[in-house]
Amino acid sequence: MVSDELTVSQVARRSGFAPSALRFYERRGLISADRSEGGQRRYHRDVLRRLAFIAAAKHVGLTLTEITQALESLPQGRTPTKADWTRISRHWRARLDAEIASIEKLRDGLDGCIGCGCLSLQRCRIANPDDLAAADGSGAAFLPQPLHPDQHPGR
Amino acid sequence: MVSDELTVSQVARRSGFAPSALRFYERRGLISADRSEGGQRRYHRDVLRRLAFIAAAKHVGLTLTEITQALESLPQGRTPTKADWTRISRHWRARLDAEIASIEKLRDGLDGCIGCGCLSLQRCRIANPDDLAAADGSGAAFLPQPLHPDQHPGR
DNA sequence: GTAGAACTTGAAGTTAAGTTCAAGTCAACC
DNA sequence: GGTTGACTTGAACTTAACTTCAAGTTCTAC
Repeated sequence: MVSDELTVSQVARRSGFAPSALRFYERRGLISADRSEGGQRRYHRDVLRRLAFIAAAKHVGLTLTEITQALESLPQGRTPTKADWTRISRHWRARLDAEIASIEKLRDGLDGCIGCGCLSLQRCRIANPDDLAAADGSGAAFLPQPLHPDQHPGR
Repeated sequence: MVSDELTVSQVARRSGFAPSALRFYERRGLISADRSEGGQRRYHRDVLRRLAFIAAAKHVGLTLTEITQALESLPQGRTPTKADWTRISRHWRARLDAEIASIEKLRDGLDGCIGCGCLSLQRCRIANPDDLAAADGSGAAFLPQPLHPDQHPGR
């Protein structure tokens, strides 16, 4: 086999992704592969770069959908340039900053609650959406937003 | 109906939880309800306190399983005391602090990458687990851990 | 005493990001 | 040329936290 043709298990070992994940990413259009005569996948070395990008993006907390969009937004949908990488990295940084700010706000609200003397659940405003809050239908609306508004249909 | 007996829709409105969520929480043992003659749910006002607690815990990012445990660990499994609330709040605060620290670490790593001159995906160590890394099977192992190692079986 | 809103149940569906499985095919080496 | 390990596919399963649905019952107000 030509050294530029990597098998599934080789890519899996070098990228850290499970073979099943690689097939899944292929179905999702994140990566691609040629085929051998017998129909087995043969990856170009390039795929390792893409997978590295995907790994980094996942660490930052992007969803596969977002990663797909980021990859599709690249010049020819191909190897990112230095400018691309800089731009994307800065975007990620902003995201992380926003996330930190959000959690800090929540933490500070909790701190206020701990220190404010209303430690009883009966009176604490963070814990107890009482009748005043309920009267206008706001319920626990004064609470900070969830850390990670997830995509589950419910919530 | 006695004013202490709340219907599903009343609790839903005052707590901010959907009726389906209330039934779900009941199945999970987080809340409970009496029944009317005809078999309909009649909640005690106490449930609003519990739901407020649940809402706050969810905002902090606890899973329902963790919330269940927190509620079960209470004195008689009943109304939390001032000491309970203080202890639990502090625990939450520590959690938030840890989460912030984790994201900051990731952000700082990303910053180093942006500034370090290896902005090409071909050379950047964050983006490209190259052959050196691959040789020992570490792949992208030097990357920070995911922000929120979720419970999905895969990953 | 009846219309209509609110309620009941269990089962199945949803989303993300994969994994696991079964049954069969390919590749490589001796 | 045969054995063994690597690979193929599609379908079904996983987890969390609910929602949606269908088909039927209860409550309340007029």
